[in-house]
Amino acid sequence: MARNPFVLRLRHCTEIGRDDEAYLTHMMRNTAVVSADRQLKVEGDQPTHVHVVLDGLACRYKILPDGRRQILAFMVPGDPCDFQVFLLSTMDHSIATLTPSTVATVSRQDIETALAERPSLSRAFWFSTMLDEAILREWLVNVGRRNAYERMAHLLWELYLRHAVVGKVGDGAFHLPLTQADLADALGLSTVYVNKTITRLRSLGIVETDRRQIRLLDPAELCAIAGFDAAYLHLRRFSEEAMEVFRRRRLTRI
Amino acid sequence: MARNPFVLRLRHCTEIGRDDEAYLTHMMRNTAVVSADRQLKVEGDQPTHVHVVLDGLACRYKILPDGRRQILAFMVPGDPCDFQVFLLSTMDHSIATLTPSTVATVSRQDIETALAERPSLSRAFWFSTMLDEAILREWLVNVGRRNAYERMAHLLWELYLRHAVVGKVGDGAFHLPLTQADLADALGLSTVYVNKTITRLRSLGIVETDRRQIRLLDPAELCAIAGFDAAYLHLRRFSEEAMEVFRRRRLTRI
DNA sequence: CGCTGCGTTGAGCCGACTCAAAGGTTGTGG
DNA sequence: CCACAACCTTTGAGTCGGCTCAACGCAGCG
Repeated sequence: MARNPFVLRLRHCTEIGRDDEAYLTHMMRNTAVVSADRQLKVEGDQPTHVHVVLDGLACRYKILPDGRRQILAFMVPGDPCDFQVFLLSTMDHSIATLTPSTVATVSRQDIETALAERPSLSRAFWFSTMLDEAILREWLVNVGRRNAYERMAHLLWELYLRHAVVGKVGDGAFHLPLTQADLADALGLSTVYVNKTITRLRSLGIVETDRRQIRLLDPAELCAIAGFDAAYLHLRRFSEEAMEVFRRRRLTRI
Repeated sequence: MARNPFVLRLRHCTEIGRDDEAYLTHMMRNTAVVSADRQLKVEGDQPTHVHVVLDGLACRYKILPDGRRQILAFMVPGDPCDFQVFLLSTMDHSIATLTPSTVATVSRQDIETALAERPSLSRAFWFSTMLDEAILREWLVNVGRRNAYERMAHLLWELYLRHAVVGKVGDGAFHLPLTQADLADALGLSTVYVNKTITRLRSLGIVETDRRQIRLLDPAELCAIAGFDAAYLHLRRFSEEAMEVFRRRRLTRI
């Protein structure tokens, strides 16, 4: 079992051979520990490097002139931040860490070498950006057409599955060190209302929060509230634990 | 001046030489006229072809089990529908025409040949999907953090610029045969409220609608309402007309 | 031990929604 | 070419989900 979360993540997309893995590991030799709320890329930048989150949590976001913020994506361990760097020369959004994180910095040159010399990696990288886009589409549905309660449930399920993919869940719980303001900006809600929504989920015994951990006490119910359909994550295989929840859900419904 | 809108669109992204153009024209020899409200791809499909809208209007959308619909993108003339077909084997959303359209159907094989043999086209295709993603991000900001009035203004400005890129505007006006229900589903609003928002824009003399045409009477004001920043469209050059509006806007503000 | 940021709760408000019904437009078939 | 049907737009009334403002509690940290 590979320890590198980036490899784990890509393995859910496509085949990554042993030599590809070695190549990736080498590519990401250059890692750094970054504190929370540190900007990795700023809107308007002309970036020269790609970052990969190995541990911690980062986000992609835009800020309007009057300060309103919309979070566009969360980057969990294993997620590359910005392959798009290669074609869109200036950043149209910013990227920042939300918690202390370990981040690998990969030079443009290294990526280009990989693209040129390793078709399997090239394929994996593109798959990865397509997946980002698929998640973004689901977020637009979430914010555009679901109410606060459904939105929250949907986001929690998504984050649960994405953590499961890289082996970062245990007994329905995972580490989620977001503030309620962060959740609000991801869901297009106000912080006050996020609080009320979470309080409701808690009082119904559906989730439990305990110092930066979140536990899904009734995953099937949460899944039902969200109207969650995992197809958009394009997972080739679920973690056993997530599978179990889906099975239970089906039984509940029939 | 190329007549193929796909070529015009790609030229705003990257260099397209004369032989590339010939190649693209050949690639899109297979065109069809499709009536309105025809599904080109359905969620769950395993598609084998890529479509390019040459004329008319199509959209990408998802429908929730209870019928709520979110439009994820409009495809104006020159827009490819789904290069992602190549990596995500099953569709996680649907694609349909909104008006009678001319659509080119390109086989997977043709695209793969282009990718393998023509690095410049390969680059252009990827740029194109990155641009889709950039627009999607801006839509998420729109729906998540702008009110109805701002949202509408922003969408109209975007559509105006995208039509300008392929030479489909004249005197501030362009053809926009959307129903108010379509606009509502793109903006995360109800049809009734879309109507009230448009009525307001009209009564303030900012836009004018006349049988499927929309004219920006006060583009500078519309731009200001939207808080529009065109960076996300990654245009290398604006159409002269759009440029003019930006110039005027700057003058207005200082 | 005090400061600062985060979470929680309540009151009141308003933007956007739903329901409902009356005009307009468009397209189609006789 | 007209008549009808289907769909789209417009308008009003009433409601509610989610917002803002404000205050307080709590925890972590210097």
